[in-house]
Amino acid sequence: MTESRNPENDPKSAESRPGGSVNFIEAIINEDLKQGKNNGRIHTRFPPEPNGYLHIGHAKSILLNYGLAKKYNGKFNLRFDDTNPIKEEQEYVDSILEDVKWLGADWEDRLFFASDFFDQLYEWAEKIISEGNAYVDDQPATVIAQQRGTPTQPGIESPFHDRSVEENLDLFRRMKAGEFRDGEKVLRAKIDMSSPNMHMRDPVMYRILHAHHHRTGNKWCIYPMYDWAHGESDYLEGITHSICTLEFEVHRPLYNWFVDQIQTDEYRPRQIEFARLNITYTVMSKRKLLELVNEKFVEGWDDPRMPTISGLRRRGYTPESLRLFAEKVGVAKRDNVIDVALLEHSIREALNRHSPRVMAVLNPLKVVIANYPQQHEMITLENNPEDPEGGTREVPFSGTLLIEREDFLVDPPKKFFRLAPGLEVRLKGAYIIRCEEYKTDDAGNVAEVICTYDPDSKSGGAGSQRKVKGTLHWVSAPHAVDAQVRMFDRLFLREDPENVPEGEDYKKNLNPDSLQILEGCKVEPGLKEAMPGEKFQFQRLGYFCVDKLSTPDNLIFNRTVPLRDSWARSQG
RNA sequence: UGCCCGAUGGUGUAAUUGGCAACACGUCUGACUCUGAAUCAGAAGAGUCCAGGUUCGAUCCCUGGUCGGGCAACCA
Repeated sequence: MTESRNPENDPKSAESRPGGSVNFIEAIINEDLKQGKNNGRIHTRFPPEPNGYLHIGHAKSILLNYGLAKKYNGKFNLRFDDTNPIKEEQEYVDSILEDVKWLGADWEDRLFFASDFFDQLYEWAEKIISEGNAYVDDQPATVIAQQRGTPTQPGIESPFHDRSVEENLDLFRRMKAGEFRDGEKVLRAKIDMSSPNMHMRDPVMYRILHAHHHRTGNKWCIYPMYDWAHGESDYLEGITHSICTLEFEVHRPLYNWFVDQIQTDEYRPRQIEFARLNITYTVMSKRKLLELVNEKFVEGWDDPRMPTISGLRRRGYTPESLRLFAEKVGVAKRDNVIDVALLEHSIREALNRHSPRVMAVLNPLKVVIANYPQQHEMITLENNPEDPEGGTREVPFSGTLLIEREDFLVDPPKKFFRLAPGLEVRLKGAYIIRCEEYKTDDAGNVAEVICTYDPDSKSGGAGSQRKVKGTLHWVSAPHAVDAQVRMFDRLFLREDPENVPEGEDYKKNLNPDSLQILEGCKVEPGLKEAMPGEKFQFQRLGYFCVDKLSTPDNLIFNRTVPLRDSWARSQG
């Protein structure tokens, strides 16, 4: 069984989609290959703008682009689209590099920046001007916007539309030389002001920005616009399939127009658009995520409640889990909203096979075993029943234990397979105990449960065959180690947090209880040495990982995801 | 009133020379279980947005609608 769980030969892995079907992008690539385009070369890229942290939607794109390159024996580039120095920062470059690497997408030696191509872009711009296909416009942005018309009305040509090539060249060179102030002039492509496609109405190619660029410093005071820089960067890198999201669909004619201006041989990059990822109970726009960070609704970009890659990593998600998720989600052009349960299923699937099982009690209740004679003994426990090579460990057992508070009920409902007066349960890996009586404190809360144990029932022992309905996790009170445990819930109360009445804000849907910090949790002693990032299954509770702020003297665990719990579900 | 996309169970995705709809998640049963997990077995749930047309036959092709999304930064 365990062999077939290996992702490589697991027939259920999305690697083998039903019927060997391909998504629409693969269909396009297959067709391109059949037609012999680009000498059969496949080359993709991921082109983030370094103006924020990457989120799981980007992860889908990265995995898609990298996966395609792998599948077709092609190459994958990482390119920063850094054409707007005002919004872009080195911090974001660093985080993106870390995230892409962590996901396992390997760009080898092909890390690029659009700013690497500024000189070439400038040269091409002069060429386009020389050919009469671009001009310098002296009008302010507001006027240009006005002249652009609306989707239903054609635009009108700028009074500077027909400047001579010589004058355009001169002005453009002086723009570059820094003779003008920000916004004083722009370079525009000369296409068609009456095009039904707004993007073809003489789009801006360069604007003047006397700003410091995170890479080129003060070398430039004119910066290329996205449309102008993007396709040309693809061209320079030899990208064959330039995959982006749906909102760029209307940009494609412009992408092609720009490529037309500089293409010199058969090779040509092709833009393909797919629908971005959306997930229930979360928001997925950089702007909104930035807002949550800036306005302190979360503790930072890597807050475990954030759908950012760094947040998911800190939460305990693994690259494999995200890969599984991306495969299940698929690729298409229709708008979609993925049930967050699919994400949770993916991380459980990944963690179930890899994470060692340990015992931890989140909300301790004292259990005294009245007839237990010894001080303590060591119990041998399996580290991972899913992994035959997982090995075993020793855990102390004593006459004073701690169990989960919710595992004891004075007056249990039917089918409650846990502890209650007169009932028996097995302590995982140890003995069967029976609840004889319990004590309450002044407030009437249960303070202590008194049990007796059956010495013959020890796991693995001769009399261990006896069956009881329930099995509880536990820790030995004198040996247990303290820990803080952070429980995360969905960040938003609504499945569709952005769906709000006119004038209201999505932040109104924030879940006030998305973070619950539990102090005084007790974990088995071996966990004291757990290192940040380590992942465990706390038996019967869920998957947890050691937070980056955790130390041996101040253990902090993050709950990645709870185990499925059909009992809880049946109880409503 | 323009242009561009899209529409298949609750949610995603598939059905690739047109042959009465498959897989995953979720849901519900049951088995097994020293994790009420995992695993295993099974069930319910769509007749493919609508109307025409082509065809022996349409999720697939054509026409016309309807609904949803996108497009008017010197953002990407």
